[in-house]
Amino acid sequence: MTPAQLSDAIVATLAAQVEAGTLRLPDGVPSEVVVERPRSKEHGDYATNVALKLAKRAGMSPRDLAQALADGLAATDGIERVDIAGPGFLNITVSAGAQGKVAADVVAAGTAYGASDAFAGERINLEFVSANPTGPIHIGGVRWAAVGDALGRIFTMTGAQVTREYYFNDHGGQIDRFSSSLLASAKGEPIPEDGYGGQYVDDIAKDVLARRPDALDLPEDEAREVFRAEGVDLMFAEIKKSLHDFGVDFDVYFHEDNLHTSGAVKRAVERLTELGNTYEKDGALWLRTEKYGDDKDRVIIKRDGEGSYLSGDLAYYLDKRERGFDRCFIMLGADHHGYVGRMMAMCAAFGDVPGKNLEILIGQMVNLVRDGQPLRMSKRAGTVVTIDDLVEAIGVDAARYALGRFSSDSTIDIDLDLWARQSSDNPVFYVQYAHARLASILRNAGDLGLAPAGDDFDPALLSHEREGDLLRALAEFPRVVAAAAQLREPHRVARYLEDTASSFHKFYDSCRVLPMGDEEPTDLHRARLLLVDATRIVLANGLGLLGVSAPERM
RNA sequence: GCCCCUGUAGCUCAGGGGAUAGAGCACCGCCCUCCGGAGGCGGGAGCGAAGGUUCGAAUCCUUCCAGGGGCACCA
Repeated sequence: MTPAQLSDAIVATLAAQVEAGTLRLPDGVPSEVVVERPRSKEHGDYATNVALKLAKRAGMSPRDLAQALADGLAATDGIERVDIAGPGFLNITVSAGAQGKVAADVVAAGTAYGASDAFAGERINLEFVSANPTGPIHIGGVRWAAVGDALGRIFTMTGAQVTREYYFNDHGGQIDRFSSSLLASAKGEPIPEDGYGGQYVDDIAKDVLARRPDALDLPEDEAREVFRAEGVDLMFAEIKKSLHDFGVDFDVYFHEDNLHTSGAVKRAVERLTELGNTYEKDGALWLRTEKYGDDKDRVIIKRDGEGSYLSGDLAYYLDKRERGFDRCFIMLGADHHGYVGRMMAMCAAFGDVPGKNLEILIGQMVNLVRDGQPLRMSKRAGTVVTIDDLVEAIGVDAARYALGRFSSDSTIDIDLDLWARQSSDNPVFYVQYAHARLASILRNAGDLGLAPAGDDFDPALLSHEREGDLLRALAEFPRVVAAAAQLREPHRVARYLEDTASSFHKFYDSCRVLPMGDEEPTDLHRARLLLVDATRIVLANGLGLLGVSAPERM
């Protein structure tokens, strides 16, 4: 009996009573009701506030409605007891048999356990990282590398068709400054005032020269073009590799240059003009974003005839929509939040629905801390903390978990000393350790020739309080994944894993799994082994959603 | 000036309107004859402030205070 099944049972009870004429619901029977795990054990295994919610509409007192529902529900298979508490909560106690069955369900589903159809049929485009190829990915971009990829995995688990996309910005002034910096470095000249500094610039310049030894003999303009093309190519390859090593691979790398050369910008501008959302002023073409809630209108074609940065975004958005994506996500750092207004206005100007067809997620800043001191970084001084630095300091698993376990809305400090530690202070080790411990029990069972319970599994054997707690935790997993998808909050999965690991340790502490000494194996041993297997699967699936490994041994 | 995020235990953070607000760490006291003690059990301590909506608010609304980040015909 899972919370979802319980919700269905309650809905069915409501429907039956409406059918029988003993209950009137003018707005109809809800399709699902809130079923939660009460904090206190005295309140049963599950509780619902449905009577409190529907009382007014039904024209009954909450407690009367609760009583009517309790009578109906008590007849449901798998429900042991229904109590009415407080203002009208229904506290439901599930029978051990119905509860224990979850273990078998998890094992049967295997790697698919946790999946749902919450986003079935949705085509989702996730654009994230999209760092300019003018340098390595720094710490700001890493947050979304971890969280965006996790969100993609979560959406996939909830039935969506996900495309990960990287907007590769190879057009405009920053690239020009990058190529000038490379050229200067190759010539041994000082980096230009507004250029890029740091070791990587010298490295890339050297690599360009290795590829094109003739570059410095070319006329200045041609040389700069060589450094631009080769430098961007090398930088981009490096970025891709860093991301790949981080466990993040994109389905589409979209080059901004394409938009300008293919006429996509022109087409997008024409579309907006047809819709009456552009006008000319001061020799530039403006988009009426203010009409759609932005602070002010924005230039899309500059006085010099070049498209503005926004023009690329317009064309890119239109392109995604034309490629059939119902939902386009863009994930940005807090320093970009000022774009949200114009991007949403742009979306509306196309006749789309902001917040649905286009969603912009803002992740707050990440600070790295070492020895209690924040690592201050400066791009100019070349003291940039990159994705590779982070991985080198704490490893991919810790990095992804550290970035993934906090709400994107909160600014986070990542303590490199803490996350590098192989101890229980470090949450990722707490969860991975639980997984390794589970794997170890299963290995030991294998050595004993003991297999988890199969078709003969009697769920009612798992009747210990700690077993019930653990089973209820396992039953939560699909809801946690669905909530993480709906709220775009992968950190919920991480927190859930920590709770579940804790439930497991508590279970393990008071429930002996394997036979002691030369004790004869019983059905209880085998039932518990099934529960161990189920728990291991849930932890592995959850870690997988975060892009973190689930080690068999540590 | 305007916009966004945040303010919960000593610290780092969870808490999608529900019952007695949680976890880890830190601190104090316990628990190993056998499955991984990287574990478990117990203890103290908290919702920035004031109003409002609600049967019910850490959660929703308003104002204020504090911290962080933004406000280009740059990309």
